[in-house]
Amino acid sequence: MRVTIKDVSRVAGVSIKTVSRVLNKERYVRADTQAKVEAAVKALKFSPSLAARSLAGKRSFQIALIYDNHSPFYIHQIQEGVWAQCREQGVRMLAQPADVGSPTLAAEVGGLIDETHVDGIILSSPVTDAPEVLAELERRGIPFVRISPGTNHAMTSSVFMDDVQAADDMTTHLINEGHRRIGFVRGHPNHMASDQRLFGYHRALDRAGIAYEPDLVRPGQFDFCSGAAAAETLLDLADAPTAIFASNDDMAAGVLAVAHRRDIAVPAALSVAGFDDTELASAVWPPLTTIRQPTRDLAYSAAALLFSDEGGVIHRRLQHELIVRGSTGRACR
Amino acid sequence: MRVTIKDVSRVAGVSIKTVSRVLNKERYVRADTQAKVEAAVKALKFSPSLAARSLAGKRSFQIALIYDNHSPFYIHQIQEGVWAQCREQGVRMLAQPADVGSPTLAAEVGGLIDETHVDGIILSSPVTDAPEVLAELERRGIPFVRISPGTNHAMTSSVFMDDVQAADDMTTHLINEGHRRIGFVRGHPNHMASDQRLFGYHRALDRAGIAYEPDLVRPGQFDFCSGAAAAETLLDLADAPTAIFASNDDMAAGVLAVAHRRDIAVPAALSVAGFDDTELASAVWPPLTTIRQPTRDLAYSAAALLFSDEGGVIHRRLQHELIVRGSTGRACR
DNA sequence: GCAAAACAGGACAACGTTGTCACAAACAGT
DNA sequence: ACTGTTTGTGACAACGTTGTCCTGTTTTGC
Repeated sequence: MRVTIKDVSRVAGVSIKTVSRVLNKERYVRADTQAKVEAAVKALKFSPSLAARSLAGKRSFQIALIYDNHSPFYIHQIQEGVWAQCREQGVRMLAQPADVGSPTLAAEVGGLIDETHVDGIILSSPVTDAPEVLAELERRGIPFVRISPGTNHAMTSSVFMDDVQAADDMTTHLINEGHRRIGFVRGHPNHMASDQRLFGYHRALDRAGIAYEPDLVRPGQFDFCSGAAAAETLLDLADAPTAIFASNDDMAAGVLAVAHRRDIAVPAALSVAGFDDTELASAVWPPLTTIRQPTRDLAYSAAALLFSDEGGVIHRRLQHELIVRGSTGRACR
Repeated sequence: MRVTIKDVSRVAGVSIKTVSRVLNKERYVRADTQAKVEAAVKALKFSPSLAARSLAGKRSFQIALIYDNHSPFYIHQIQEGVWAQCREQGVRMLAQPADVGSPTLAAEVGGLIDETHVDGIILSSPVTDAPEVLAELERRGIPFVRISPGTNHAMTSSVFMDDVQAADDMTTHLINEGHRRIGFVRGHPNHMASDQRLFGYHRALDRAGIAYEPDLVRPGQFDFCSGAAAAETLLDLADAPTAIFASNDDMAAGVLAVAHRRDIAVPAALSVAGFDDTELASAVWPPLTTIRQPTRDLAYSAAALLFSDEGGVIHRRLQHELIVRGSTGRACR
């Protein structure tokens, strides 16, 4: 029924081992032999069985992407980047949503590896910083790369951007626009980036000689609702901020909605800034001033790192960019 | 190194075949034998190799989800639904983005099947209606289920909602609010749902005795920008519509943005309606009146159908719901 | 009580590849 | 010309499961 390597070898008039050599680009195959095999492969439309390759060989031609992130925009970009790299490498991508809070997470990851023999794993924040998962992966010695990890980890490669500097940039931008009272909405506590962005905000204030006011900093969950809730309390303050910097676009959209509801003009009476530059940032009104996080490229590079055989640990930093759109402007008071 | 079925059989004091029987819940295993095996599996933390199972047996314990959809919200929900079902069934999910326009698509799908021996395939719109893909799948006799297909296809199962009725419901809602000139933004021409939604719009107008005006219907691509562009031309009309119904939320967000830019109050001067009820619908201001499409449930049911062994073709319709939010109101003129 | 059927479990081949080894031919260095 | 290395190819075992067939042991039906 199915076309196997034997059929190819018969048509090409060589042994199955030689076909295997061509398939895997091994050395020691004469050019004309290789051509014969390739012709046979094409004629028969042969695709080697991953199951058999994986069982017999050392590679499985599959990698897994593990994520626990509730911003559809974000994970969409991550998936796209990883997948693009996989496609180039001729490798399949297993999508593996996870729950960082779950006590069985490490076991599930272990099971995944045992079952599928994946060649490597891409970890996306916040799974990047789940100690049990990292321990499990290291115990097994499986290659993995972390996207935007919050913690340093000398032993494994990672790709990331400078969240501290980016938040600093944005805060500085607002300060330059004349804002002195700048509200801040924190990200989800599970994400290390949340702390880093807060730190960047803090650092920029310090440098400008503006006192840090705890009242102006509100918790958030990286989702629309928590952004709206934070905005409500911030705007209820006797001395309300003239600008609100939310740690991601979803929450910034929440802030915008509250401003609209209260008939506060943006940016005339209130500037609003986001973070990530997801599609959402351009889909709301006014379009959000935000930080372009090179999410897709981060994912693409992460996968590239996984496949690169230059051994050793590589940490690659990608550049962010401040995107100024209509949601921010000069301070009014 | 790795734990295999042999290790389990040794610990449990039975043959490997018996372990296999327990793993696959086959008949003819005594309760005490089964208990012994299960204890051994647990003690050794054994996970069977998918590669070996797939090679030796008839199942691969993997399915593929093929999609070509550029709304991150939509595919996020689809993935989540399929994945939830997979998890229940102990099956892995291969994510396979595709490009409906590509001439090699059918070959790629064929290669995927040959390589991975997936047990089944979930097709999400618009791949559901790519004839070459359907032909390829049928030629191979691999089970597949289509989510929201646009064309009827007696031979394969599908899950869907009634796009015509839903669009009719929305249009009727707008008519009931006093609107007579209702703009419509079509969806991406590749998606059959686009035609169906247009048809529902048309049907509702007819029933209400309102003339269909081609000028009020504009093309769109299911993305923010095309929604905005359509809004521009609609609002430029000498006799501009008092309501605009966009075929999805992304485009409705584009319409909203244009209205804001032109200082047209929503819904006081213009009502805006979307379709899908993605997270975006609640993230914009004012929140969108829209149709709740049970996307996640559609995906979950599709996967369930794939695994259900009640042979035969099943078509399952899920209910939509009209969600009235702040973006629509009484007509002003 | 006895045959037939149902139950329980094992031995071994098979799945489709890659890894290892063996071997022959071509080439290089003396 | 003689050795040693590099190149090119094939035979065969191995990977870790399930499918098929076989052999016993119970249970069932008369």
